[in-house]
Amino acid sequence: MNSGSFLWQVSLILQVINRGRDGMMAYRQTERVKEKRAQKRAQIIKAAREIFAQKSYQEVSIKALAKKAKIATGTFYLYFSNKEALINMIVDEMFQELLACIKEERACFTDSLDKLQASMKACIKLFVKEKEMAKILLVQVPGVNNAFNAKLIEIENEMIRFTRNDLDELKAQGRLPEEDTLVSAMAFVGSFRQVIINWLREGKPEDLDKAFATLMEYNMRGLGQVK
Amino acid sequence: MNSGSFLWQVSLILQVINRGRDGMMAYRQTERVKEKRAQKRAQIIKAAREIFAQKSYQEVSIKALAKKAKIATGTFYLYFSNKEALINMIVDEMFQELLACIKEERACFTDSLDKLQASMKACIKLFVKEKEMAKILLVQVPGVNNAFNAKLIEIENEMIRFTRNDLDELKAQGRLPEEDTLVSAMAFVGSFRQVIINWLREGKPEDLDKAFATLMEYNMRGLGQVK
DNA sequence: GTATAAAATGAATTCGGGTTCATTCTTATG
DNA sequence: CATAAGAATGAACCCGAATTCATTTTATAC
Repeated sequence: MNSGSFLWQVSLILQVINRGRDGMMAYRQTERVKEKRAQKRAQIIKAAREIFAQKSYQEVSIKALAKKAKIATGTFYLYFSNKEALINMIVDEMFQELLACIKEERACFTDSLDKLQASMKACIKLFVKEKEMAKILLVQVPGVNNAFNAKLIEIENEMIRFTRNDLDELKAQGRLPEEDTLVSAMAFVGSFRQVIINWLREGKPEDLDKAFATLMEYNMRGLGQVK
Repeated sequence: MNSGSFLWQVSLILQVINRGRDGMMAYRQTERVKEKRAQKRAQIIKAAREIFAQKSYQEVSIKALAKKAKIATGTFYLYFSNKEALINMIVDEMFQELLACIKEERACFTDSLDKLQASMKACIKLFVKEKEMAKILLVQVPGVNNAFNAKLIEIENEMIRFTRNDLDELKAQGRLPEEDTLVSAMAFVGSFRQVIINWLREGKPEDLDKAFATLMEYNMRGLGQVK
């Protein structure tokens, strides 16, 4: 490599000095590129959501994901540190979205029972709208690994906790019989979960909205007469 | 390899002739060995059940399993064709056991409602007795892979189908209001599933038997007045 | 247009775990 | 006791998938 001409060396030195002076570089910051990068990142996430809704975590290879996102395998690692980071991000985002939906829907009511019903309605509404998300959260992701699975379990337990809170309030108002609200909350959440999952897996209750009504009646009766 | 002495060759030939004559071999059949083999097989299954109750399918390596079973890794393959065959066998066995339990318990009753209750009681009873089995069936195995997962889903759906049958009978007897029995069956099964899983995962309803009673009341109310 | 740095590429590398296999150990036969 | 076959062993092999990296492409600054 005969790159040692005097002029070349001088230009290099000058450049270094220049950079040292004001941190200038030949290609810095961006704008259009920044935009492009964000777009590509979104592209990857979109592809990932699609593919993870169909196959389980370990069945999805980075190669396949990259292909779907129309990038090279190596490119993936320019946007995410690794495969697990990606799924983590996706699930976190989804969870946040779910919580936001529930909160929003609940804000419309003051009565505990109404709020409880609003929570479940929010879930159903979101899952119907974003079937992909539902499949990932409820059907696919559980098969990742014990460590990661904990997050999913956390979400489920959070739902139970919320529900129990509502039930406790109702109980305090004397609108629920003396029962273990923990068990009731689990029954409540579990019944919804089961119907939603079956709907996702084999489209069994064809009309989820109608099933929702049936389910809510079932649970209202189950809770005991709540006025 | 100078194994061509005349005498050696003759002995070899005689041996072959001998075998050809009456199928005699130096070491055939067994009895004590047969027993020993069966024992070792059971040893492997026992270790597998223990380890699969704690870790998910892919988190369990044959090496680790072999270690737990106190055998060499290669030995595993003298008893099972591969890892998947093992887990398949285990799950199949468990499912059979579960079905047998339910059938037995149901046989004690003639009334549909009693039978329905007996089914769930049988499940709970078995899962309490064989917590290991419950963990594998309900908590761990879902994370194997899509193809295998189908079996687990089949089990769950089978439970729903049974339940629905009972509900349809009750409905025919005019003991249930006009409701979608599919949704009711899912709610029924789902509520039990949720409670059992939480109990397995974090021992949350400490007393599962007591929770069972609460849960059954919840669902009886949920179904509507069944006489 | 040239030089340079970021972005993208995909073949090569790594790694972990399932499976195999040459070897050693055990058991039964004569 | 010698022989040979089955049982057991665990190191070696293999394969697939995650991750890396040398190289190429694209974008910017002058």
